[in-house]
Amino acid sequence: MNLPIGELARRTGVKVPTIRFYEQIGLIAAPPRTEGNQRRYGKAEIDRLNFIRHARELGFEVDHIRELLVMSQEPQASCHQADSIAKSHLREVDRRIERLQALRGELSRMIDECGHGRICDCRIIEVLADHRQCSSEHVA
Amino acid sequence: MNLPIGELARRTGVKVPTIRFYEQIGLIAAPPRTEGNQRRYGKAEIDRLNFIRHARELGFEVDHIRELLVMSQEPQASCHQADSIAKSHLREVDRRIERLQALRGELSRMIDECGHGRICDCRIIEVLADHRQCSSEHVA
DNA sequence: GCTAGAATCTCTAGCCACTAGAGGATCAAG
DNA sequence: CTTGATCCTCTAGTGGCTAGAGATTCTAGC
Repeated sequence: MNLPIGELARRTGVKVPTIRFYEQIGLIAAPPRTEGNQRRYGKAEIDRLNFIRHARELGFEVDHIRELLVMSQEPQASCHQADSIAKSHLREVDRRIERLQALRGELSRMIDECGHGRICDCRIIEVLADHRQCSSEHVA
Repeated sequence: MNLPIGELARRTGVKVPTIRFYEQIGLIAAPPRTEGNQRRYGKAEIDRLNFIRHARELGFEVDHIRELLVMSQEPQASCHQADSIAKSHLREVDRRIERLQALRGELSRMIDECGHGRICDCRIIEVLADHRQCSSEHVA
């Protein structure tokens, strides 16, 4: 267990520059270096990076991950805070789904109504423009 | 019709700095100025900004909006391209909804299973950590 | 004409979470 | 001892804005 950064990346699915970035923003600690100044990691970093990756995949923000990481280090503390972070994130996800679904509806209505003819008859452009007329004066 | 930027902002719901930003990236043209170097807008800019705002609200990227704007200026052209932009955007929205719903499922499962006890029993932390044990050795 | 305050101007920098690339050093295998 | 993969630091870019400094201009009332 004295992994160079590339090996850590391979084992955690977090890219090399991202690992260095996480070190820079203090999400992971600066590891020991070789004589030639290269980073070497141990088992703890694999766990920590996996934790971070999972949380990121679930859409948690870095600041929330920071808190979750602190908590995970205090196994005897109450998990109330973790619960509340997760719940507020769930609400946020719900809001996003709702907005995307409304948007989806509008988009697909637009597309359905498009007659595949000229721009001036196109519902897509029309919806975006809100009020746009297709006067026959422009017709060749 | 010789609107200062603030009035244009009020009428379109696009914020003043955002209007200047759109000018900078070439989404709208640089308008004429007063002697004192202040921007003055006409009706066309209201329409164009409304178009842009609607498209942004529907989640279209600026580059796509650029194309849609060009199309909207050519009323006799085929709307095939607008259709395909909208359709690919719809697919993208569908993908996002799908991902968010999977994520939502995982999150709410996590939260449901949280016993609201100690961190070491907490499903939330556990799921993130993937493999973490709550050994009684740590218990006070 | 004068003044006050709102609105405008330009410019730089910051947000989030990375990603890309330059230019050079180090490592491991043969 | 060489080769080629990996590593290093540093800067800058992504998208779509947003914030703030510090200066100027506009407009309404007197």
